[in-house]
Amino acid sequence: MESPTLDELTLLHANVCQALGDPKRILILYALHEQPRHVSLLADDLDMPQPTVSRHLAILRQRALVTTQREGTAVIYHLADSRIIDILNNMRQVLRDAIAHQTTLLS
Amino acid sequence: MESPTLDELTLLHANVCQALGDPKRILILYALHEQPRHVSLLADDLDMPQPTVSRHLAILRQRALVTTQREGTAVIYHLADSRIIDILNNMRQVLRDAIAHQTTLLS
DNA sequence: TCCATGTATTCGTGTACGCGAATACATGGA
DNA sequence: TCCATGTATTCGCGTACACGAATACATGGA
Repeated sequence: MESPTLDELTLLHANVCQALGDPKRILILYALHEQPRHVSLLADDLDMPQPTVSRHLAILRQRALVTTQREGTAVIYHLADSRIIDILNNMRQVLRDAIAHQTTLLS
Repeated sequence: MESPTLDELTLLHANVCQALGDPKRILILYALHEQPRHVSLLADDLDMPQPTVSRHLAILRQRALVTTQREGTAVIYHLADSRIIDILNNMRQVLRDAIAHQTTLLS
């Protein structure tokens, strides 16, 4: 097999992963999956300052992980693809298994 | 439903995602899935300096994404869990679909 | 038009990351 | 023990990210 290349898709792939690499953004994605919400409500529900939430949402939107829809002055954010949650859940499961295995080794 | 919390698991989750958020590490993971390898060989195959590969591997090992096995002076690195590749592939597919959808909108 | 609500951006700062180059460390064989 | 091979770490640097606070911008109603 030929040597893998650092192509455009891999760069985008890393960008998306990097966007997931912040705990607050993970919480935001789970929250939006549970229910689309506008920025302030999300900030309230997650107990984060509104500018913080807005910045994180901008990053997620730039990476096409969320979409927006205006509703008056409010902007409703939606999860772009529910498979993202499946992926996150799968990662969590792998992580849990790794932790379980690690503690098994220690016992 | 109660408000999500920034718990330990979410932090670990973000750590793992962050580890995936580098294109070279993604290539390393795919390469190790294809075939476990020792550091220098990996460096040769991926055309990266040995210290660079070693540092990336240290990060992946710390996050429990790869495991090691000594073989003389060499250290063989293995993918810790092949489900990681499934996850990466799923992300790639979501990403491809997003790109396809985007170009559709532009046409 | 003016104001209220909701959202996005800027500024300054501290922290974390990735890199190349050089070097230290570890293992096994002569 | 000394050397060769293979791996990990340190150093210095530049860049990118996240944050709080303050502020600018956008939309719709009075």
